[in-house]
Amino acid sequence: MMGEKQALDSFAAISQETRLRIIRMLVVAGANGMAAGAIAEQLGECTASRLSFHLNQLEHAGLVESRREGRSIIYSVIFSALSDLVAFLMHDCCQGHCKYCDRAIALFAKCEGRPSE
Amino acid sequence: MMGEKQALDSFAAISQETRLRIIRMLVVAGANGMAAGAIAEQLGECTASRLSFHLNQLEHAGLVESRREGRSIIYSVIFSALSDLVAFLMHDCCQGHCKYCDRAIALFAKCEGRPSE
DNA sequence: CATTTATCTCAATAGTTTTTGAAATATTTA
DNA sequence: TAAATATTTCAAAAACTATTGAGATAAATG
Repeated sequence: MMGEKQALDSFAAISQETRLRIIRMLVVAGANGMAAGAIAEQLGECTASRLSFHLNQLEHAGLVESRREGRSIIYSVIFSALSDLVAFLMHDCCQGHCKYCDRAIALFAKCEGRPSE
Repeated sequence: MMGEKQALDSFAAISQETRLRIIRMLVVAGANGMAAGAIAEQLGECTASRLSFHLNQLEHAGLVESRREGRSIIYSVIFSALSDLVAFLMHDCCQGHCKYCDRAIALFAKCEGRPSE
């Protein structure tokens, strides 16, 4: 379950231009993820150390995870963290009786970065 | 439609403890909203000027709106801004083919702070 | 094993945001 | 209209976040 501290860290992480772009890029990339170098290339001007700093912030916030593959480090978004974040924000929307929000939150909980289900 | 700049401002606005609490309080309050004084009371220790600063940040980010009623100023959350924000974050989730995210986003778009529909 | 490629860490600097308290404004009540 | 209530504005200080560049680490290739 998402707590206030984790939600604050997550929102702080995505309230920075470079990091928001990375998250949206990784949402599109889905479960395969992207190597740090491929992210840097798609971002355009972004030094290696700066990118590393931002990826580290995203990872510490619990929004992305990484794995090594040869010389590269592959980053991917944690979909359940995104949907928990949305649920935390909209909690008790409309006194907890709004059918739209309840269903929307339930649907997000099912999305785990599936390619096209 | 939500752009990157507006999304960044919105996420920055809700990545601060006091402001995140205010937004969640206003999500529960729904369309009626709450007077600044009532928000301060429910928050506990929070000077008037500090609360005013935070409400101002939320309003500038386009997440809340205010109206005067007698001596009080009533704040309420703009539900469409929240649902647009979620849609911006999850855009093209799973290459735009994930049935869960698409439906969840469509449902959020319908929620406008209705009490219990 | 030396080199190259991919990425990370660290310390210094630059930039931005938050808090505080005092004074200002708008509205109602006596 | 004076006093009380509700909220905002402003400037200074404190706290926090981002960028840079130089050097470190880890894995593959010659």
